[in-house]
Amino acid sequence: MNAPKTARQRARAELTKEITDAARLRLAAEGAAALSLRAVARDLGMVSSAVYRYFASRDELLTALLLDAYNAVGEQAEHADATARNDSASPVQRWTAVWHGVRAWALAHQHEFALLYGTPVPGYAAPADTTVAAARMPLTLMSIVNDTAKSGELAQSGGPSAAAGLVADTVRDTAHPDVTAETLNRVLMAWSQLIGTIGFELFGHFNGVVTDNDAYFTHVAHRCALDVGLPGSAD
Amino acid sequence: MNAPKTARQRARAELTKEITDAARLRLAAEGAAALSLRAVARDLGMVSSAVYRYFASRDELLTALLLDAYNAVGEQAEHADATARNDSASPVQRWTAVWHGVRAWALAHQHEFALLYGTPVPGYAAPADTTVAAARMPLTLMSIVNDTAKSGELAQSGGPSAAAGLVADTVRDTAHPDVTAETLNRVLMAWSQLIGTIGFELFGHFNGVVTDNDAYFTHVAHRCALDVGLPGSAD
DNA sequence: TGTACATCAGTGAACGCGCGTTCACTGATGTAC
DNA sequence: TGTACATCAGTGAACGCGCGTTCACTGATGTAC
Repeated sequence: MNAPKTARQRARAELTKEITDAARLRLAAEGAAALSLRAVARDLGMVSSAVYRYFASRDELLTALLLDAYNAVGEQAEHADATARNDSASPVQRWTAVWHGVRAWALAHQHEFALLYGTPVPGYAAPADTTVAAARMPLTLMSIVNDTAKSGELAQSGGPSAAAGLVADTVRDTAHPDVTAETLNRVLMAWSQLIGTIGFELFGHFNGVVTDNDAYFTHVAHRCALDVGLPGSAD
Repeated sequence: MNAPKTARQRARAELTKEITDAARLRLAAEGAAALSLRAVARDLGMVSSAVYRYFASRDELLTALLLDAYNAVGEQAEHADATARNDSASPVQRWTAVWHGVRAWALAHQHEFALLYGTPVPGYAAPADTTVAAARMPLTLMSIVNDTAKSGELAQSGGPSAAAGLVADTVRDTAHPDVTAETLNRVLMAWSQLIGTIGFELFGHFNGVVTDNDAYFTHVAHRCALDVGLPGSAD
């Protein structure tokens, strides 16, 4: 099943890829709302009805792009972390490496970022099986916290502590036992802070507010690492 | 200029309002992407070309809605704060009151929230004069911090301190002199955390992750208040 | 190895839809003398 | 107060566009005997 046998099967796999690639280009150029099957078909020099041999509807094509994009950010996050670990980086360094990896991806794929984290496409409901792909990025952040907890270096956050039941059990189960409910809460906050900060930058809310987006983002990444309890230089 | 004289002027003002109201309903029902001049005209029982007597284009109508929506959140935030102040609430209580006010507005006006903070409408560029309206909500948060600084109760955040130049001077100028660069940075982080948290809830990213959105939000609001340096009960 | 049939990819035309915007028009409202 | 002209609101038809999706078709590829 991994290696298609017949020429037909090979051609089908290739064309499916060509279609999603062309669709991704359209998406990058004009955004998800403007993505049309007809435009994609035109770009490939085929007739619009031919695309229906490969995708049953526009929504199915969108789903493919959505999945690809989630996996792309996830991979970027995992790769950034792996590289940092190879350099035997500190937890804070791993954390900021992932943050910068995600932001770099977002800046390079603005419309894909918007597809994932912006306004949901009207009339389109993402199927449930996208959640696995969607989870890769936040799970990378979680793994850094888990590793730190394992080595006993995780700082406990002061102040109010989150109630235990706030977070779903399936999420709780991804955390090391030493990770408190409040730390888990902090990881969630950091996750939405990461996406929220990038979103504000891309969607223009920081125009005239933040003068240096690079420096601001770096600072926020660092702050969140400390808030979560990762040990690191005080500066 | 405040009171239109002629019947024509009165009718014009009324119809302009009726059009934006109808458009707001459409927006609420179907989202900004699906908002069309023709649909709005239909809802009002007028012919589509008649709308052009009031708005020069679809974009102009969108701008009106955008401005209204920014002012609506801003008002909600200011109102929530004013009520809290009347009850002589603590800074933390004022802060969380504003947060809940903004979230309540967002839950009641999901598509308007998406219009403001979600993916920018393709091909549409918001005019510069929306920034005043857009600033009302974050400035309400800022005012709580300023009041606290004025009374000398603002806690200084530990850890790394933000560079002074990260934030635009126009923003810096809205802060009390005692507010440090790092606190200002924390306010910005809280602002994007507020919107990011609501966005994650509305756009479904917390599905299967956060079990109780109310409680989670309340906790995040509280946490951010403390992170910013507002004095409050440790729990 | 060769033939007969089934499967599938791609074509081209068509259906039906809704959109933004323009334009020449009618008729009512407002204004100047 | 009354008349003559200018302004403006709303009409209805039209232009030109692009979209998603369906359908009957041709011709090539694959399969079974």
